[in-house]
Order: sequence, then C-alpha cells, then structure tokens
Amino acid sequence: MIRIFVVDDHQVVIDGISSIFAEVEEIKIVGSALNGVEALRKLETESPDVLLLDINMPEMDGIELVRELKKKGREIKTLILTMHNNPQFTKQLIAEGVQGCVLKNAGKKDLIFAITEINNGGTYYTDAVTKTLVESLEKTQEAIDEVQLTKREVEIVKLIALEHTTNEIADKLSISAYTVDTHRKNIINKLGVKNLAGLVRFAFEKNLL
Amino acid sequence: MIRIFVVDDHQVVIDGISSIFAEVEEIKIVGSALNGVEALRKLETESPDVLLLDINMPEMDGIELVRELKKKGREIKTLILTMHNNPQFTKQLIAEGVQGCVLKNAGKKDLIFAITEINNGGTYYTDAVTKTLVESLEKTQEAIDEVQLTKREVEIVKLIALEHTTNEIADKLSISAYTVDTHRKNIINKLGVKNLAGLVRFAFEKNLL
DNA sequence: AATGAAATACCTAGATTTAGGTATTTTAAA
DNA sequence: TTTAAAATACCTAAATCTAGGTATTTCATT
Repeated sequence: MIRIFVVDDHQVVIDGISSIFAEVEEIKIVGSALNGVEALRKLETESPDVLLLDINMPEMDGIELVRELKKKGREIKTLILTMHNNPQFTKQLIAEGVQGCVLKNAGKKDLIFAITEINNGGTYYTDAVTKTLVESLEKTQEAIDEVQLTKREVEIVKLIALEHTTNEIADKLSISAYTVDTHRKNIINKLGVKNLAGLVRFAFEKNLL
Repeated sequence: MIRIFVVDDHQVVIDGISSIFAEVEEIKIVGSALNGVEALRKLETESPDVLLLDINMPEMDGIELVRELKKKGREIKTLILTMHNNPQFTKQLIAEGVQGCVLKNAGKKDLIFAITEINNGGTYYTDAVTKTLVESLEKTQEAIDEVQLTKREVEIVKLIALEHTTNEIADKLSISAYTVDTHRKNIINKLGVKNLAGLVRFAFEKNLL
C-alpha cells in the first residue's frame, strides 16, 4: 500500500484526488496541506511514501517546498501536479531531483501509474511534459545554431550568466583567464551585443540556463 | 465592408475563419498566407483593412512579421490570434503597437467585435489576456516589493539590463555617474547578487523588462 | 595529408565595475 | 514638523571587463 500526502492550495483539488483514490486499494491518502508552510509543519511528524505536490501555490510554491524539505534532510519521493506545461518549470523540477510530473488533466490511470512507478524507485514524466521540454531544448539549440556559438562558448555564456568572473571560470575549466577573455570577446561579437549585460540577456532570452 | 487578410500556419484555421465569416456580410476575407514570408510577399500587392495574425508560426512568427511590415512602412491594423495566453507575448504585442489580441477559442461574436473595433481605429484585447497581463505585472511588482527596490532602482536595473553603462545611464537620467554607481551598489546588495550579471539575471527572471 | 574551425594563450591599454566609505538634499509619511 | 526613506553626490583603490591585436595547438573532415 502506497501512502500519499497531497499539497494543493485548492481544497477542491485535494477533495478530488481523495475521491479518485477512495476506491483504489493500493493507494491511500494519509494527509494533506493547503500550502507549503502547512505542508512543512505536518511533514515533521508524517512520513508518506509519495508527495503529490501542486506547483502554483501562493507564498511557498512547490519547488521551494521541495528545496526546504531537502534542506531539512526530509527527502520524500515527489510527484508534481501542474496545470501549465511549462518547460522552464520542468527543467527546474529535474534539476531539483523531483521524480515525476503529471498535468492536472491527467486521467486516473496515469496518476496511479505515475505514483506506483515513483514508489518503486522509478520516475514518471507525462509525455506532454517531456515533449514540450524537448521542443524547448530544440528551440534553444536553434538559437545557438543561429548565432553559431560553439560548445565551449555556450559553456562560458552560462557561467558568466551565473555570475562567475573570468578568473573563476578559468579555474573551473582549468584554462587560462586569457582564454576565457578571448571566448567572451568572440561571444560578444557573435551575439552582436555590447557588453556582459547583453550576454546575460541572451542567455535568459534563449533559455540557455 | 471590412477586408481581412489571414495569416496562420494551419490551413485548417484559415479554412475555419473563412467559413466563420462566409455568412458575415460586413467582413470579407481577401487573402491568406501560411507563413510570415508568404504573407510579406502577398501584402506587397494586397491592402487589407485588418490583418488576422497567428503568433506561433515556424520561421517567422507573428511579432516578427509585424516588425518587418513596420520596417517596410506597411502598417496594417493587426489583430493577433493566439492559442496560449502568455503575458510575455502580450507585453511584446503592446510594445509593437499591435491593435488587439484574442484567444483562438474565442467565439464568433468576439472575433467580429474585435475586428470591427480595430477597423474603427480602436483596440481590443480579450479579457483573459488583459487579466493575465495584469496578474503578471502584479507578480513583478510583488517581486520588486519583496526585495524592496525603489522606483529609481528599478529604473536603473532595467537600463543596466539593456546594456547601458554607468555613464550612459547618468546622461539619460541627468544625474551624476557617482549616483548611478551608488544605486547599482545598493541594488546588488538588496538582491544579494554578486555582480552585474546577477542583476541582469534578476531583471529577466522577474520579468522586469 | 591537408585544411579549417575550435580552443587555447598571450600582451597592452583603456573603460567599467566593485567595494569601501561619507554626506547632503528631497520627498513622503507620522 | 519631525523623521525616515530615497535620491543625490563625492572619493579612492582594486578588480574586472573590453578592445585591439597575434599566434599556437587540437580536432574533426575532406
């Protein structure tokens, strides 16, 4: 039997999920919370197998909650429930090590399958989510191809956008700071931007991060 | 009688719109194109009253097409048709001076009203679109409030993100470069970032631009 | 084996940013 | 009308970035 904890800021959604699983033997809802703060508090004492988590919540959103839990050493297998299929979010979820993501319009079968899969140590990202993510990554690649940035240049753009200085990048990549300078220079030329700010701007507009 | 030109990469959509307006006397479709390039070419010779334009198109998207037309001095009243209600796009549309925007699931009545309104020199943005935009702007405001950036500081963040140097900003705002330095310093402190790159990053993540 | 792109490295000088301050004037709110 | 926040301005030193180069090595492709 898989024990579930639901976090969603809409009581309706919690009720809906409860009723969906009411007649499912292998899954049981052991608790719920209407926001991240409440969830954090309740999860001090409760230990569900899988966390069913809404992304869009006021105050503390789903990703923040995952981070907080991780900080506290309370790593619980998590399945994200989301309304919008946003590749930006998906990237973040994967980066945070979340086990899965389904859209809110998912059918009962999908939901059960996802939860079971995750409980067994696997992952489950709905087709639509992975498809959108792949498309987004392809678009990013297209943007890179368009301005003809090389692999190394892309690497350096990212590091600069993440606030690393030339020296730090040189250290990190074990190359000379002179080389990093050269790369930065070439990148600024290729992108047709004026300075570092334009470079960071490119990184964000083209979703390089 | 209002003469319409439709641009959409799906033939189905073009056909659908055609059939919708087939029985509407005051609106007539005088042409169509399946992509931006084709539209540009056809609009050299045709002169519709209103352009019905899809946003999501391969190669040249709706906004690019509007820009190209503007560049050529061919400014045609434009109504955007979009599937997704994305505040980012809406901001761009407004910035480009587009007259209106409706969602693809809009009813026939809305569509006719929007076209008529725009043809009469007005504008029409669907409620859902403006609502999402307002919400997005509110969120941006919340992000600003959270870190407590002042009006002037926000102004300077934007200018920096747009690649202006300290001296340029000082000129633009008619204040001393020293003052801009002070502001930048304070902003970096408030945001808890390391350097200019972090500042630009904030501007993009919080949709300040 | 030759070619070209990519990655590497170096040099210098000038521009810009960053970090540490201090301090006055304006403006809005209590 | 006092008070606090915001905006303004100045100073210096060090760090970092920018722009102009040149040049060698590595790697993949023809």
